[in-house]
Amino acid sequence: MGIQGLLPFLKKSSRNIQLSEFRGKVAAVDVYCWLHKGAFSCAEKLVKGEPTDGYIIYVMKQVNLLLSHNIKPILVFDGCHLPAKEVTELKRRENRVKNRRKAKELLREGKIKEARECFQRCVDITSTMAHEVIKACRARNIDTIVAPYEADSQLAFLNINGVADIVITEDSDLILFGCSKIIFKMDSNGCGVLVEKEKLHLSMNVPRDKFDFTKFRNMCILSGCDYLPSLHGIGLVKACRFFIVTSNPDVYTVSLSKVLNFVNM
DNA sequence: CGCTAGTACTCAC
DNA sequence: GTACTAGCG
Repeated sequence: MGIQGLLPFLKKSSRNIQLSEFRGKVAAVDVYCWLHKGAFSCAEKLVKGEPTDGYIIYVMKQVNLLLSHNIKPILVFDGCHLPAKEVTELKRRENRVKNRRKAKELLREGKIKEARECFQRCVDITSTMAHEVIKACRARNIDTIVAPYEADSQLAFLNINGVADIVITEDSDLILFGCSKIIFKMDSNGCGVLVEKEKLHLSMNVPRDKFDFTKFRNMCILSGCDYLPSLHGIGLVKACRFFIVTSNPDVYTVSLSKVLNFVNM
């Protein structure tokens, strides 16, 4: 789920871009996003276990788009699931099974269109699919990496250490992980939205020298994240107001009553 | 005004 | 994973 409403909140730190701006650069790609989008075109076949290369075609189309702009892609795949997210994973699996049953039912009733929607809702990106894409990349000399766990941190590592100039993803968590340049919403035309770390202070309405990345990260955590139950009535706007006035950047040592008092609750 | 929760969406013919 | 929005405090 990430941080609710983070991207809209960072509007002042974002701008629309075209891939041609990044000629000669290296891009670390969150392939899961492309796999998921690609799987939409062949959802029924995937769920039924019928052979299809629809998702491979889509991923390679996106890879070719980068290459056509002289951008070098590094495709990063997810590895193991984090034990901390096992509950989420179980819920998703349950949801897939439910939609799968419904899809088959609708199909028997001849409701093709409705069935298709259900099939799309229960596609699972398997490691077999990932491997098929890796094989296709190897054949074309495209770099691929399987992250130890989730791709997020691997993508951030590549960006922070200068291996990749930009990260391409749909996951706003990459901003919190400290990436310098991230492209969201990349489409088949090569358009997208760029969020830059250097511009984060603009969305928090503070001058550059007053901006503290740790404060920014803690502001996001205070607004609510996946790992803790969140404070009711505290979103990004109120969390931001609090961190602008507090000199203590550490959300853990600051007293909860101070927070509650500040936001008038 | 801002937060929450529910709904709809990603492809491509 | 995302965006949008009605409804409510």
